[in-house]
Amino acid sequence: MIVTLVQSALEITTGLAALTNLKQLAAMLNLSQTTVSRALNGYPEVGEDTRRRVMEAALKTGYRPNLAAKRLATGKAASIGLIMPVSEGVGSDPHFGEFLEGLSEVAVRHDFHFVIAPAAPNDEVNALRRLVSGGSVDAVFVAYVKEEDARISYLKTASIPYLVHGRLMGDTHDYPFLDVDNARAFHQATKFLLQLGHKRIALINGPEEMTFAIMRRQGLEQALSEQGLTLPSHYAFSGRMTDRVGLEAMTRMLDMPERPTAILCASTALALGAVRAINKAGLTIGEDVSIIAHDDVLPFLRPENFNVPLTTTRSSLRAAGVRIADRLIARVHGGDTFPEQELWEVELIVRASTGPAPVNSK
Amino acid sequence: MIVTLVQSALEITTGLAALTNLKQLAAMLNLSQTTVSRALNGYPEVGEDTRRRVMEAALKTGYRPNLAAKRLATGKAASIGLIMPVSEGVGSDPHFGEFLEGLSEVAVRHDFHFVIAPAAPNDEVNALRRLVSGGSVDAVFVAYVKEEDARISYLKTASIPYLVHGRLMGDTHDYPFLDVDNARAFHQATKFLLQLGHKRIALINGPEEMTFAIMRRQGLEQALSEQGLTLPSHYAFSGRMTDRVGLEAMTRMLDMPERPTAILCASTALALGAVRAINKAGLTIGEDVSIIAHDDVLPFLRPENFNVPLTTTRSSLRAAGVRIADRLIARVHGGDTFPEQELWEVELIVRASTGPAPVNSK
DNA sequence: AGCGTCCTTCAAAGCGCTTTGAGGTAAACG
DNA sequence: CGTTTACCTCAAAGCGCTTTGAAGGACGCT
Repeated sequence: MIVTLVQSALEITTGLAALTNLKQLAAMLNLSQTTVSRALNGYPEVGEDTRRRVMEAALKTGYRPNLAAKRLATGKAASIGLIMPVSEGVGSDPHFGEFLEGLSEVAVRHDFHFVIAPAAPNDEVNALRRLVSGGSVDAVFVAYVKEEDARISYLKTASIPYLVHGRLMGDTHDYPFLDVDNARAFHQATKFLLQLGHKRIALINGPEEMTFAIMRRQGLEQALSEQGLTLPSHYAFSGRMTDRVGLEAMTRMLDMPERPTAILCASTALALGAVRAINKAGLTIGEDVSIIAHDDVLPFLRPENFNVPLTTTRSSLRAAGVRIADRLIARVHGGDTFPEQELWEVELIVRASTGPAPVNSK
Repeated sequence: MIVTLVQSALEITTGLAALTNLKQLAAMLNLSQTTVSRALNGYPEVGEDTRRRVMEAALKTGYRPNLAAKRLATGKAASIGLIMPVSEGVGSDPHFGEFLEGLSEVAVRHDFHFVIAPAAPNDEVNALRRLVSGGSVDAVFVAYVKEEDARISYLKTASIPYLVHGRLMGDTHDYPFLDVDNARAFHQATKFLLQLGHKRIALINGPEEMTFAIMRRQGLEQALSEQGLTLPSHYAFSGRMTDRVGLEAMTRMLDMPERPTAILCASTALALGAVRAINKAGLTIGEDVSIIAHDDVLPFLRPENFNVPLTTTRSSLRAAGVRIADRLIARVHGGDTFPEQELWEVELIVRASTGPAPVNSK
């Protein structure tokens, strides 16, 4: 009943009934489904005039192929799958959004879409399995790599193109990935602070089950140890990359009898909180306390817009998204000429939030 | 070749070849596809022991049904479609992420996933058309409603469950929507400022092709006109809801010979920029300049964490996402008992960023 | 024994598309 | 005039699943 109403509504506007499938289109044109399909998909064995006729009719009737059927027949679906981590009650992660934006920028050009399967943290592998063997995606990628990540071992056995954003610990990698040299980034940043005379350097890190966080910490510790220093445990915080975590960590540290003179933050979101704590304590950033943050180039947490512009290690998450989509789509199309593994260098950008270590600090 | 390798790898770990389809499973169990399908999907006409056998085998072999095939056969796919606006080179929108997070929270419980079609602004209707008639989604929703939104008129004719987040201008609505009473929110906020004695009230709005922005402006203007006041055009800014836009607008206004004493911001992101401009000018928020922002409850732009906690009109975007997913999924499952149209009230939460109008301001 | 009933299972059709293998026609060739 | 060559078109099979309509078997009843 409803269908009828809808159809007639369409008839009124277009002068034609809405065509729901190939068969109808073929019937209407007095052609076989084969020919119509071929005409539509640009195969050469169709006469030019026939093709034109078909194309026109398709346009006129607003015919659009059923993707599920297409998928079933060809095994391809012009879609990339990804798992979206969902923790009940926890706010959205701006890093995820920014990354997705990068992916989309490429996807839209290739007419790819995404199938996003939300999954609870403990169910990610299963969700991935379902996604992959469900057969509605041509490729997948995983991000937020953890130590001993079961998703990667699964993907190695699954016969679907995939790409890892980030990587496992260690030096040998037998899977395709794109990562940022996190260890090097924080190593450099720390070295820079050491050169400025800082000795008490603290870390506000991301969640330390993630390899990127571990690597950042290692970079920091490595640089410290080169000067015979270490990272005391009360100078090491880790947690979700939100301003609140940054605020709390920094507040705690400022209350310490020997507070740090320099802080490394794993994200500008963390830095936002840290900066607030420092301001609230009446201290001056870049003088009393220096701060360096890793900058994923989130659009509204620009380090240059902070009251005191932030020294950062920069690597655009969006750019990574673009690259990953490029590689993945190329793989799907069969013409993959990209290297399997990429490690991006990070830029250290010095702004006003870093200065020489204060001569005598609490 | 590759397939073989993969299969044998799986055989090693599971002791069984990976089963790719129902047919194989059925063959292995010496049952018909019918019976296996029914056992798996919980139909009553299957013997208890048979069902157990089937279930076990499915588990053991890691069989997972092909979603495309299922979709083709049933017309259902446990998925919600949405269009993601993508403008080349523009950063990600945290509002989108937060909303998606709300959707996901519900989706994950119902084993729904999303099909996200990225689309350029001028191609949204087409993308939506493809998405809908592509047949890989059970329901769609649209957000960021514009005046004369072609997507809505299209959806009215398409026979697929849908829901609009936001709504068109005007009072008559023949489509299901969920909206926040934006006009009322800004009306209230303005009234509050007027009661505090403010006369020069400015607006930093979202993009004014969006109806939510128009409605907010109208709410403001309405309240002003009730006191015989108007909104001068040099007090009205609009643009993407980023801190940069807020910063620039506010900077401009502070340079005016008669600067506003109170500002309404359409988002805490805009407010972030505005606050920076005010601070930079050495003025005090809540004294020299009052500020009220609309708060979508973005996790790291919490108004209470601003240096001067922000007075806001609050309405959680995430909660809207949850509700929309609930309604949409219920619709798909056929048991929709929700009202067609919902208008949510907004809370005005007074914090420290608003105070009496300064006696004499520049 | 014969019959109806219930329980369990099945073969086959169909969802909308692609693709294979074959056929049919007209032009070009010997 | 028969045959090759191109060119265009088609019928039918198949992708992996659900679902209809029918049937086989066990059981209890008269």
